[in-house]
Amino acid sequence: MSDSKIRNMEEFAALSGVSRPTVSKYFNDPESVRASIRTKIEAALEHHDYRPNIFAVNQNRKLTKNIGIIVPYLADPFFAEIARRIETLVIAEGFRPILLSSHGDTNLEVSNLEALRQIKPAAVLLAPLGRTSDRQAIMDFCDNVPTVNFDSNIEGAGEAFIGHNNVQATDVMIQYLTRTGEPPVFFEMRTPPNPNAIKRRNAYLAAMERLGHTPQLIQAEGEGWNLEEIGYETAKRAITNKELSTNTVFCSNDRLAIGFLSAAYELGVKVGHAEGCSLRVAGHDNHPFSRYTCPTLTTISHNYDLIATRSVEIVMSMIESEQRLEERPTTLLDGELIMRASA
Amino acid sequence: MSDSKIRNMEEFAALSGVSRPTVSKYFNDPESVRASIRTKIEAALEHHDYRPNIFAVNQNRKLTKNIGIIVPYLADPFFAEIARRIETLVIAEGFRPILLSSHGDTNLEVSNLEALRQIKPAAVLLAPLGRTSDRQAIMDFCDNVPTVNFDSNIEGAGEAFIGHNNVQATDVMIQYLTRTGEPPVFFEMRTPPNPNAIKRRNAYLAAMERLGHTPQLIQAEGEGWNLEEIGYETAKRAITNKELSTNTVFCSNDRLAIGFLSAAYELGVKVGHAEGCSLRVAGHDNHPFSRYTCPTLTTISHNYDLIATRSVEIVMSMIESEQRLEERPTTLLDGELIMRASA
DNA sequence: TATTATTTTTAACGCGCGTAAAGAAAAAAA
DNA sequence: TTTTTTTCTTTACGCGCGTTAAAAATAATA
Repeated sequence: MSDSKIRNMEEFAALSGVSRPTVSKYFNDPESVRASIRTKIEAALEHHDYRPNIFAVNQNRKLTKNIGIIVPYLADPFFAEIARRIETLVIAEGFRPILLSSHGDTNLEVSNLEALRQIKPAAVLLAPLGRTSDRQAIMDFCDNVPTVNFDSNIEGAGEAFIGHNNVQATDVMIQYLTRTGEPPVFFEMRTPPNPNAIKRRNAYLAAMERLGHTPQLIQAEGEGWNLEEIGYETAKRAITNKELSTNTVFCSNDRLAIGFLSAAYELGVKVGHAEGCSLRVAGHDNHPFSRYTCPTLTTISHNYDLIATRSVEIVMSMIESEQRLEERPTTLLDGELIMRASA
Repeated sequence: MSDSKIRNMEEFAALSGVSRPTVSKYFNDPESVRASIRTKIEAALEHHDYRPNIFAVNQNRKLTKNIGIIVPYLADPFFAEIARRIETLVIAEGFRPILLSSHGDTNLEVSNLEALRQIKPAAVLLAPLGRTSDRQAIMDFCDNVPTVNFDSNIEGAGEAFIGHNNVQATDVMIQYLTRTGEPPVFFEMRTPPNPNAIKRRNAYLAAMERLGHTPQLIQAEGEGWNLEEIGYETAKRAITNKELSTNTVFCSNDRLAIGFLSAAYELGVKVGHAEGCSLRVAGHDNHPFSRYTCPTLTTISHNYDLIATRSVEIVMSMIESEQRLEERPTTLLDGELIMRASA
């Protein structure tokens, strides 16, 4: 590797003995040039460590090789984990992921969209805030940039939606809980940031009715994304005041459940499905930490890998076909019951 | 807001009644043009929604308004939380954060560095993998891009280092544990990915010697970043085989401690400083979830806010002064004892 | 009002690369 | 070998903006 600095493609082309337009062609698609030429260029590359200026390249292309990823809250391990997998897949496809977090803030979400639009990404994977999203801003964005919506469904936004089958998942858990003990109380936020929570609430109510049980909602009052704390405080109150009408609690998501377990532990309430336990607690999401709670959390798994894989698959097919999808296919991934110690 | 699409600065300048170079000047620093001109431009901006093409702008600048942030593993809530704060501060300073995660992978770390170099960032905040980093690649990078190294110290890399005072923090915890009960066993990985762990091990050994106690290291064998699992497995073995020489365990970090608590719970070992508990467990980092473990985790807090604030402060001063620092100032932030239920 | 200092306009070049057209060269087919 | 097809080279323009130098306009000062 010679240390001679190459300023631009012109210089590099001269060094490799190939014309600049051909070199340009090579960098856009190595297969598009003759093997003999390719060899020359790649030989030169080994000696001179040149790569095209990314800004100049992107300025002259309608679309870049960038793929934007927006998640609502990256400090939530659920989204961190999904983002990690999506990034890995995107890189494997030869694109460059640009990961942005909205940090739970509507304005930041909008400015993330604007930032991405400027970058002219080939496509965007968007997990919106949900209830607090600026719907109009998102729709505008999706008109201009091919987008796949995942996790939180903003009706009509993007070319496709990949999300959880909240109804199926909720049903499975309720079935399991009722078959193994008392029917569950539903533990959630009154105004959850994420629309999945609303779907889960409704699914709970419907399932309980169908099964002939009386539903009970315990609704936490907090706002924002500090879910463990909200779950903890509300659980402490609910347990202390004996608000629970049954000995079984189904939490709208694992982070609330983690807060619940913490409160129960502190109050000396033994949680679990085993003999001698006075309370059963289940969650929803298969949060990365749910495997290590005390007791380990029975929950519904939403396959991280699958949601990432499917989202990227659809994005790639959109990019290849170079056209928008006429319909808006909706993929709802089934959840899987993860039986652990807590319920 | 008229919907007339503006193609470039030329058109926008014409519409606002100001010359293009002056408009260019305005976008680089609004204060640099006369108030009357500024008013004209801003009036036009309200009607026409134009912003300079980011690629064209960056092509012609030596340095962009981008600030790179690289963390070793974004799915770790510790780094997610720090990244979140750094991003917020960077945005407040009027820069654009570019967050990249190395996902625990040496090659990805190197290609993240290369990606950032292409983007000509004003500066970079780098939390390296540590032991598995490609030291040479990092040093090369730091020669070309003004970088601040944080969390894991790569000796000589970057213009400054901001990290934890592992010695102080470890000492404080050992003092606390020995004053309130038996001296601790140290629970860690044999080959930890992060160099802080080595510092903590050595600090433990030194402190124990100084205090006249016999040290004991319980070393987990795993590799990688799945720390809870590694902690869980090793703790299960250690407890079952009665390997612990005292009733107190000091974990090298909170994620190992979370695994440890999970194992202890499963084995029916009561953890806590209270009457009737047979084991005390302490951690290190004040992980976002340590507040919700069962029992809540006694740990050493490393102030997230401070590490983010200091790192960004130094980066900003580097950018403003437009010169590299002659020394390499090292800031070690003291940890603070967080007394909770586990020890 | 005249003078000086500051800012803006005009005109023009450059950044590094995408891309198009026409002719030359190489490879494939006849 | 000749003809056809494919690929490459040469030449040249354009992308949108940063930046500079000289001339013009404006503001501040005397």
